[in-house]
Amino acid sequence: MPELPEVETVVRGLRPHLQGAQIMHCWVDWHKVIEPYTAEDFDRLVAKQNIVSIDRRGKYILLKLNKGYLTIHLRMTGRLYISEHLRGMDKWVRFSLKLAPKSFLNFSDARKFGRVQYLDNLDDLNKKLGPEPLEIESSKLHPITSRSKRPIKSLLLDQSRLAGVGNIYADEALWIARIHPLTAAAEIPKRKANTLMLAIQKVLTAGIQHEGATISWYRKPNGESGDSQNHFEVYGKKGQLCSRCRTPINRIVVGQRGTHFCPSCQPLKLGE
DNA sequence: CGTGGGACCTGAACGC
DNA sequence: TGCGTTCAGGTCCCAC
Repeated sequence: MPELPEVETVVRGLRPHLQGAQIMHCWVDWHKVIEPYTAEDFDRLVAKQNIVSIDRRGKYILLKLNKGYLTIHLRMTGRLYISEHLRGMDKWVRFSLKLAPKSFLNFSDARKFGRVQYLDNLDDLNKKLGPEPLEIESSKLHPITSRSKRPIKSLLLDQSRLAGVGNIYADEALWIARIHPLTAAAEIPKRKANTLMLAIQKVLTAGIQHEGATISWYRKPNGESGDSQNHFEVYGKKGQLCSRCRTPINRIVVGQRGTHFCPSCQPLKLGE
C-alpha cells in the first residue's frame, strides 16, 4: 500500500499528536513485528522516553526519541493512528505505544509484513537507502540509471537507488515521461532521465497533495481515505483509454510486479 | 556485486 | 452459499 506520499501523509497527520509526547509502555501482539527484540526488552528501550520529533526517510517513519529512534515500516497493509483504546478500531493491531496521559498509537497490519524497530542511530538505514527523490536535482537521476542494465521500472523500485518510489508512482512517472517500463535503464539518454526525474517529483508531490492513494488498506491517521487514486493515468486502468492518445492501457509483469503503461505513448524504442 | 525468483502473510475479489 | 484460486501499494534472503 504505502509509498512515499502515503507515508508522508501519515507522518504529517500524526505529528501534532506525537511531537513531545511521552511513551509510557509498548504492547506487542505479534512477536515478529519487533524482531529481533522480545516485548520485554523493547519496552525497556522505549518506556519513559519522549518522542522528540517525527519524520520520514523513504518509506520509513522515524520517531526520534531522547535516546535512539523508533522506525516503522508499513509495508503493504500497515496503518498508524491515535486511539483512546488499545484495540477498539480494528482487529489487526500488532503493536501499540501507550502515551501519557491516556492515548495509544496503534500499529495495525493485516498481512503482518510491517515492522517496528529500535535503532541507536540512522547510520545503517541511511546506508541502505538511496537519496530522497524530492530533495535531489533532476540531473541526479542519470548517473543512477546509466550504470544499470535492468528495466527502468525495476530500478525505480530499488530503494537503494532512490528511496520512496513504489509500484504505483513508478508507473505514473514513466507514463508522464513517455518511457516504456522495460527500457534498459542505461539506454535512457541524459535528457530523458532528467525528464523522468521531474515526472517522479511531479507524481510524488501530487500524491502528497491528494493525501495518498486508498486502493484498499491505506488510510490517513484520522481514518479517512486519500484521494490520489482518483488522479491516476495508468495504474489499475488496464483496457481504459490513455488520456493523451486514446490507446487502451496495457498491463504486463515486470520483476513480478503488475505494470501499467500506454503502448502508444511509451514505445520500447526511445524516440530521441 | 548485480539480478531474478521465491518467501513472508492475510483478506478481498472472482470464477465455478 | 461455498470453495478454490488469484492478486495485492513491499522488502528480505538466497542462489547464480
